[in-house]
Amino acid sequence: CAPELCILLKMDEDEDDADWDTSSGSSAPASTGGGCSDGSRRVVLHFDLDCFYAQVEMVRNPALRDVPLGVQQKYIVVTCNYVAREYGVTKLMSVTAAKEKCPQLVLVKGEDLTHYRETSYKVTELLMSYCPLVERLGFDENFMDITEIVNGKIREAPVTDYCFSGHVYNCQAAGVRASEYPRLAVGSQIAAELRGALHSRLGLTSCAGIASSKLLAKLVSGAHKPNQQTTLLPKYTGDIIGSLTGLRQIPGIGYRTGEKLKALGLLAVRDLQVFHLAALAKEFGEANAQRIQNLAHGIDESPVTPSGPPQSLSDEDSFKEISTVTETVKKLEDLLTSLLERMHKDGRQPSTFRLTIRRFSSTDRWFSRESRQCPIPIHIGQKVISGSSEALPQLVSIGIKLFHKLIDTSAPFHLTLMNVCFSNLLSRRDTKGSIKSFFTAKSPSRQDKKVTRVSSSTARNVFFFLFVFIYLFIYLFFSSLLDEIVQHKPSVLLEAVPIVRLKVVERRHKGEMLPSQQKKIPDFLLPEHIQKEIIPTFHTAVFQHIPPVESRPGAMCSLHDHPLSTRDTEGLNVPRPSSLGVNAACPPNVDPRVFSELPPDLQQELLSEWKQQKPVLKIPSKKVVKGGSTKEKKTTGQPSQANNLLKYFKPN
DNA sequence: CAGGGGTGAT
DNA sequence: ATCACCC
Ligand SMILES: Nc1ccn([C@H]2C[C@H](O)[C@@H](COP(=O)(O)OP(=O)(O)OP(=O)(O)O)O2)c(=O)n1
Ligand SMILES: [Mn+2]
Ligand SMILES: [Mn+2]
Repeated sequence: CAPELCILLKMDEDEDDADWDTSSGSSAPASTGGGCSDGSRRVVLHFDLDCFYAQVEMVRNPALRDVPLGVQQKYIVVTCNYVAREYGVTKLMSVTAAKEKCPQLVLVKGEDLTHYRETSYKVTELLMSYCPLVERLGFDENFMDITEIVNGKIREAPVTDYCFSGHVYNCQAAGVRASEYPRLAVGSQIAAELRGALHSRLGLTSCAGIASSKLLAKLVSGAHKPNQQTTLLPKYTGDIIGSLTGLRQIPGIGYRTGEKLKALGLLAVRDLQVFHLAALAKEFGEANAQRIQNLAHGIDESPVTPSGPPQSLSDEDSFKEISTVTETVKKLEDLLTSLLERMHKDGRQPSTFRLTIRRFSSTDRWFSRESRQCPIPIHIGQKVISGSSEALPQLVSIGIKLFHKLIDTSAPFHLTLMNVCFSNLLSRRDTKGSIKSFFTAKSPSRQDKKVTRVSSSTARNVFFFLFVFIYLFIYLFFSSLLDEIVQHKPSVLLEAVPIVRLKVVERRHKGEMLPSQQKKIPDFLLPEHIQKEIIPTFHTAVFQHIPPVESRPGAMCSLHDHPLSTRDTEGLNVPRPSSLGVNAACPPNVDPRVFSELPPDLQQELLSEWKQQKPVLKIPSKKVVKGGSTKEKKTTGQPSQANNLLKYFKPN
């Protein structure tokens, strides 16, 4: 095993987080550290807003505070406030059933998610202002890994007198020996502080769970329901897992898995805990079997993964019936108008467009959706950014083509849903990028992560094989799709998987255009090309796995010093740990600690690469904005702050 | 298997 | 492109 591989692999591993397992005899992973009572575990927070959509409506209209309130989407009550819940109204109840339970129920329409989405990002942003390691789940939940913050606090300001804020699972709050769990106790104080901030700054109440993993934090956050928080001590892991009344209550076990497990005769959590792993693996595969059985034991090592800005924006509408092309086009226009507005405000450039439909069929084989997607030509994507009014008709036109790929309009059709989605969202860095951007000190943007993942967890000598394998897989199963992509304009290739993108970027740099009739995938399989690619991607992997210092759990800022602070929107991308007294020749765009561990030949490569790129970086990109007069019909409002990676996390 | 969203794996 | 998961 090459040294550099060991480094990278090590960083891929999670911290030891083996949770206390009360159950007997099963092949749970061995607990790693063994010894210490509190020391090596993570401290993870989970926040969940109370009756989220209803609460947003109550903030907008305080008169709704004291009445039973439901939020209605079409004919279902998607959620309701706690006044309504006392009448027996539940989430996802039909309007008629809800009105039966509570005739005075006040309903507000909630099909438009704008206000909920905006509030949602304000919450995430406020949490991130305290600690950037925040992962969103849906619109109303956030995980936060505060391990390093807690460790730092205890190190700097050791206290003899720890105590918990809020509930402690299975315990009388007062009587807990908090000093035995200093890290969880501190975690509960932080959770309380953050919930207080959410309330004072945004007027929102929430629940929180404090535990050593995402799974347990999430499970325990619901132990005391509105506007409260609960800490789970390790010794009660078995209890909270045991309190679950069905496998479906385990996050990660959904409808399908639940049904498959039922077919295997498994109903209770205990059944899954003790089921023969090999038998489980037959249904779910080795890795998945282990994962869900671990969940049943309360073991979850998955890291808190910062969410960043969304990967896709979509808009949809359901309806009784659309059966004419005219109606279809009108609906397409409406959806796209709204989506384009959101995309424009986002500022990134969409490079993929997808149209999804649902067809009517009575007593459906539980209705599935069908979709077609295509790349968005660059010139149209740019009009979306600039807000040109030309974007709408051109995308409608593309949408109609996709529609015809889905529906044979010479026969009758009956739609009940349409969805439009922009994905493959390119930030400025991604669009301006040439091959040079791969060597920048900035951590790779999410667009490029797939490539770095592969290369980082794989030895170089294995990479060739893997690459060929991946290519063959893509080619065999998606060849028709890729053929279609290649048929179109060359720019179209930008929408493909990052592996493809890297290739294309290089080609365009060299000024080579792809012959449009080139139906086969270009010479991807040629060893020379592959070898050329391995080196750069390997380098980016080195950067990738050294998180920017500001985004590591330890880095924090005081809530009270900078509440809702106006952070540099690029702040998260400025890595650079201060020098740790290592190799003097370390290039400034590489973490010195990593650099010093690399084998000499790789150090050489990085150094020479840096020297070559340095002058090049000074040269402004030749982004000649064609003369004065473009024939833009009209660009709306703000020039869409394109470069802001985190406009989603700004105050207001 | 309801509404209107999101994520990642295959 | 679909499936499975989450809210
Ligand atoms: N299938 C679902 C589940 C949830 N939501 C929306 C409505 C909820 O308001 C919000 C948050 O979901 P929760 O499950 O957290 O429910 P609430 O926040 O409404 O209530 P609670 O106080 O129980 O958390 O997500 C939705 O639209 N469709
Ligand atoms: Mn929730
Ligand atoms: Mn909630």
